Amino acid sequence: MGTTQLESVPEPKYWHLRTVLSEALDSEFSVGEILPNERDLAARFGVARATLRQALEQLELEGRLQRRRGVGTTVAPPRVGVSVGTEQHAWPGTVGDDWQPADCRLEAASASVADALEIRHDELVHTVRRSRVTHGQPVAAELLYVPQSSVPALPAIDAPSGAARARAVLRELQRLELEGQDNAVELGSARADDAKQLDRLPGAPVLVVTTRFLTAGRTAALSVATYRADTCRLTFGDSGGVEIHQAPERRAS
Amino acid sequence: MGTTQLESVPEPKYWHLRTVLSEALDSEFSVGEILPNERDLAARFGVARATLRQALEQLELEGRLQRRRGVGTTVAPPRVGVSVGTEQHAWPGTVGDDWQPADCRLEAASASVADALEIRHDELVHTVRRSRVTHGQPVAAELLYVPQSSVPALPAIDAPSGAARARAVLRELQRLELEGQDNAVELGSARADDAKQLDRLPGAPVLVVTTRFLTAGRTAALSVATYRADTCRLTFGDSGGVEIHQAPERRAS
DNA sequence: GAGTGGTCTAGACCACAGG
DNA sequence: CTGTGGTCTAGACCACTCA
Repeated sequence: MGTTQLESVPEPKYWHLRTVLSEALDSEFSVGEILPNERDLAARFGVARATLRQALEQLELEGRLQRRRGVGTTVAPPRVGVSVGTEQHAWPGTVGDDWQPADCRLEAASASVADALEIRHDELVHTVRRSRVTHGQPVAAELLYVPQSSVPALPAIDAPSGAARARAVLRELQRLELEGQDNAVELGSARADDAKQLDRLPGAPVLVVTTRFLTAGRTAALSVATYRADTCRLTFGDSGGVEIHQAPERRAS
Repeated sequence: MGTTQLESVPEPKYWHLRTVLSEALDSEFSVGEILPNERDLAARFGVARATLRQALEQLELEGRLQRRRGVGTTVAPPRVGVSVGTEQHAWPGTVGDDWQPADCRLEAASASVADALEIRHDELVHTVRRSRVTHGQPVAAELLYVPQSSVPALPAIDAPSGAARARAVLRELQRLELEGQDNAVELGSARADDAKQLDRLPGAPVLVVTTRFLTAGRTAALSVATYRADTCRLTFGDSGGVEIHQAPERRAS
């Protein structure tokens, strides 16, 4: 990071700074390396700390940097590709997936969940919490909604709640014939509980994957999975498991 | 938006403010309505304008608000669902898709594009620019990379560049047999040119969809499509065109 | 020209990690 | 304890839209 001056240009300082830093990351830093702290960097480029932070935020959003309070700013490794919906005709909880059931509660559906499941707004749904871990890092938190009517044979007091109960619900689900599923992806911000599970601050950008599991013309279950947007690249493999290996396209200006 | 005071809580002010505003949006505002300006809102909640803006940024990221310089802040309509990869065994440019070819140039591939296409780094590729319009709004900008070797029969001087040339490349591509494709989705920020095409500022959050088109064991084309993250929900329909109609799950804390 | 959101500054204090 | 990033303030000026 040779230069110390920012020439006067019509484009915003933070954006220009982002570009300069991005190039410096490519050429002068390696993965895991720690950057100078924000106050030093701001002074070095002759800008206010807030302006520098705006540039760093961009780079963090793009998965180039990782910032941790009390520690520092480090160069992030390339995003990990996590496959979504590849197990296309498989229920959640099928052996071999890397989801880990954490909890299960039986509660009333929220309005939007009830709509998606096409059930009455007061019907109870099993709400299974799972988390997905890849390469030792938590990448996603999921809420899986299973209406009582989808698993009528579930033993009543097998276990009142907890991971064991979650596994029982998933087991029951697999007895149904899965006809299809549809996925949607959108940008969101982490709720406080998801954020904790993902080791991020509340409001961190996440990719929300909503999956409906269809069976016999109705929606048997609804999954809302929250992926860390900074570290994840979601892959939808439609071509028999071919994997993309190279780094993602750089989005630099 | 009745209250004027923010009680002291352990959570950040901007986050609490986001929640308060989000609830106000649900109950007291309708789509398209204009909010009070930022200076007034900040005063009303007793915070600095920067803090208020942090809350507004969150809500804009979540697709709840739309801000336009010189105009104001309005309540955004629900995100539009745009299907991606539903035309699963179809080449880009097939009749019926809502992409509009804009330009085509023949240039050397960048390193990452060449890697994805598995070609030499100095091979020339046709670079087709297209834009996608839904409901009258631009939702995506795409760069489609087609190596010369994928369309060897392309008439040499059909048209040197421009939309006509783009259509010619797409036409040639459709003569190949498409074996499959794989998609990846990740978060990015809009480059200056994409931003202009999408009617956003540089750095705006976008969902980057990377698609490889496979034929006879090799990658015949690569598409990098940039969707507005604030207004779009990407749908991956694997279930025969069933559509999700209800509003997305609210990500409120 | 008046009013909006977008950028930027120079400070302050807080929450957290680590020695 | 020190050092880090996270939050917050109270200003200023700029770029843009629209009447």
